[in-house]
Amino acid sequence: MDYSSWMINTSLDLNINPHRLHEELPKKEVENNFLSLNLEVKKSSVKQESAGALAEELKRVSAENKKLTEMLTEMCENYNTLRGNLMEYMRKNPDKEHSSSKKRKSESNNNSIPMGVNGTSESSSTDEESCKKPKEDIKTKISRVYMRTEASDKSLIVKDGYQWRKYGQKVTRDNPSPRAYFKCSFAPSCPVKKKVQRSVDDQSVLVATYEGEHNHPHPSQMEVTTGSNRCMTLGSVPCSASLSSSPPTATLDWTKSKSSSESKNTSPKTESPEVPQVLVEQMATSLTKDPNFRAALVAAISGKMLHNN
DNA sequence: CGACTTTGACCCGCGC
DNA sequence: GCGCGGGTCAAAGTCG
Ligand SMILES: [Zn+2]
Repeated sequence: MDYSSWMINTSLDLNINPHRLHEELPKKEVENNFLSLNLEVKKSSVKQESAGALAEELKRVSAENKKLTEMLTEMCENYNTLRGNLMEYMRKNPDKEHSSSKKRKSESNNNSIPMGVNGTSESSSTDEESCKKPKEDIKTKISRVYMRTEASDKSLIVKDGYQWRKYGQKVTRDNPSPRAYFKCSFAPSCPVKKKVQRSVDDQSVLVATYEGEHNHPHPSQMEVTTGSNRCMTLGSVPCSASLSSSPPTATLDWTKSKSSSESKNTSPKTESPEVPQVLVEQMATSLTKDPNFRAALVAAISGKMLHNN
């Protein structure tokens, strides 16, 4: 509950400012407040030496930042893989201790995700609504997905990797934004449908409701399966994870799937900021809103840093 | 020309 | 039965 009191508010907002007014500032990687204390101490030196020291510190900070970025990415990949495995496991033996009966309560408190990234970070909460009615077998897995999108104000999103055909749009009561109905059109016999509507309070949150399971492989991204790829189920999707308290949620972002996810910066300066910076920004912003994951991340990072030093 | 979007009509369950 | 609200159909339009 009161995580904010004891939470070590370490500099998880690495160089991310919630107000992203300065996206181009070249000193972006400097304001990593991990080592800003050390920087602040030695400001009484002569200018030249200070400049040299600053350059050195900047180099170190950049390396640190890069390391953190890689760690974050790897951790997110691991988390998503683990979550996929868990979902697979829970799907295979559903009779096993379905002790998650105390979920479904805090579904409404964390809907207003306070962050403003122009990317589309998505937060899925695949809950099996199989106990809906005593009707016929409702084996259409209904998974609700909260994806965040600020830029696409007008057109509802369809870009989640699959191929959708819109077949309807209705204005619903108690929500000014319309609801769009999509159907998977990649395979002619794929029964997956999808409803997309903006959230009531947060107009920048799109609530997509997937219904059914695809009976065909994923349309795009079949190019990276040449081995040496350890996240096999996710392909090369840049993703971030945020595990909330009660419902299993994850926020990942696959709208910019194969957009130069590598960009190895061999030079210690200039840091190759654009693409990975944006990704890290999204990931970190979606991560930092969650206390549990934040604590875990803090523990992991501090442990790793101690081990490295 | 084919695939997709748009958009009003239609359908259907539910409450009164 | 009737109105209402949500889901789907399909004719017409649009795009590449
Ligand atoms: Zn499909």
